[in-house]
Order: sequence, then structure tokens, then C-alpha cells
Amino acid sequence: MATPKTEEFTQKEQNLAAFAKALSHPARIAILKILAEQNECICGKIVDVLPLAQSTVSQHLKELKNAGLIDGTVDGPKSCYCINWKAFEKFN
Amino acid sequence: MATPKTEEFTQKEQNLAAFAKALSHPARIAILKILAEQNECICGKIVDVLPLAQSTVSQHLKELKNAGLIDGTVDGPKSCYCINWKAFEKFN
DNA sequence: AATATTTATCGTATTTATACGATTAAATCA
DNA sequence: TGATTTAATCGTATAAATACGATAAATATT
Repeated sequence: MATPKTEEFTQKEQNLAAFAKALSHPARIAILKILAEQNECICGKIVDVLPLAQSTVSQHLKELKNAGLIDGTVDGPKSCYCINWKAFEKFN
Repeated sequence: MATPKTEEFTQKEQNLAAFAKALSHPARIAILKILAEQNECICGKIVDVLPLAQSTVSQHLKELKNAGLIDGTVDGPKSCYCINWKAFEKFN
């Protein structure tokens, strides 16, 4: 049985692990790099640059958002993303 | 098909993602915390403290070692682990 | 209004991670 | 020497992550 034992650890340990997990894929590192450089960026621009399908990029963006590392705002039919710097300042 | 596209990204992106992946489980965070406090520690002591089976802990130790975050030396029938601080200094 | 653009979501296939018991291998102890 | 201790590895079951195409939903364009 591979029943997860995540809750057996402290909240601090879980939080740091979750933060690291959000960074644990090169596509998400690449996305964060783009957002850090451009300040903000439309989803489609990210799709253009990454070697991944649109749905996959959207999935990665959702994970980064769920982890609180980025913010997303709807701009007509487009979605604009930017880094949530506060999430990174936590680990100072 | 979920064929990984890891190689499509830069080496830097892959390296940082791999580093984060090693930290992406609370058990491995807990292990690093123990090693940071105790300076060095025998495998069995870690097993005693964590809510995981011996084989699972051994597996996590192996991952940390493969990622270069810890070093392990054999001491008779025991295995002694310590943090490889140089691996962390890379991200300064 | 009909069409096109943009992005999220659904369904799904495949791969990887997590967890454990059992076993193995090596060293220590009685 | 035989039994015990210690830790790694094997096999395997289950869970989670990754990736894509298809579709949906919402806005914009013609």
C-alpha cells in the first residue's frame, strides 16, 4: 500500500515540501523565470515559448497558482499571470 | 502519452528542478532537519524518529544522496549520514 | 449573428513516486 | 560458529504527476 503519510509530519515540513514540489518541474521553473523577467505575461505567450501543449501549460500554471507562487487575472478572453513575490519572501 | 519532456529545458532549469524535487517530500525535509541539528546521524536513529518503515526511509536517504544533498559513510553494519553543505551553497 | 481567439477543464494514457514486507548482505555479539 | 543487529535492495501495490487531444466557455472580431 502506498497510502501517503504526509499528515504525519509537521505543518512546517509540509509547507516547505509543498513549496519545493511546486518548483520541482523544469517547466514551472521556466514559467517563473519568464514571469520574473516580464513582470507579467499572458498565458498564450508562455505556451509559445515552452515545448509543451497548451493544456499542459495551463495545468502547470494552475499548480503554481494553487501553491500561491503566482497570481492570475482574467483580461477578456486572455489570462494574465504574475509572480506572487510574497510567497517567496516567506523563506528569507 | 505522458512521455517526459525534461530534456527540452535548459540544464539550469533541470538542475534547479531536480534540487527542488529532492526537497519535495516532508520526510526528506525532516531528514535534512535531523542531520542539520545532529551534524551526523545513523540511519537507524532516523528510522526511530520518522513515521515510516525502514525500507522507506532508506529509499528517501538514497534519493537525497543521489541528489547530492547528503553524504553517507559505512560504519560497520551502520550507515552514517551527514549534510553536504556544498550542494546548498550553490544556490546563494 | 456567425466565426475566430483564448484559455480552462475533462478524460485518459503513461510514467514516476511512495510505501511496505520480505529478503539479502555484512558486521557484530554471545 | 551461530545468532543478532543494521541497512540496502527487490518486488509490488497504490497513488500522484505528466502530457496530450478534445471539448467547453467566454470574449472578441467580421
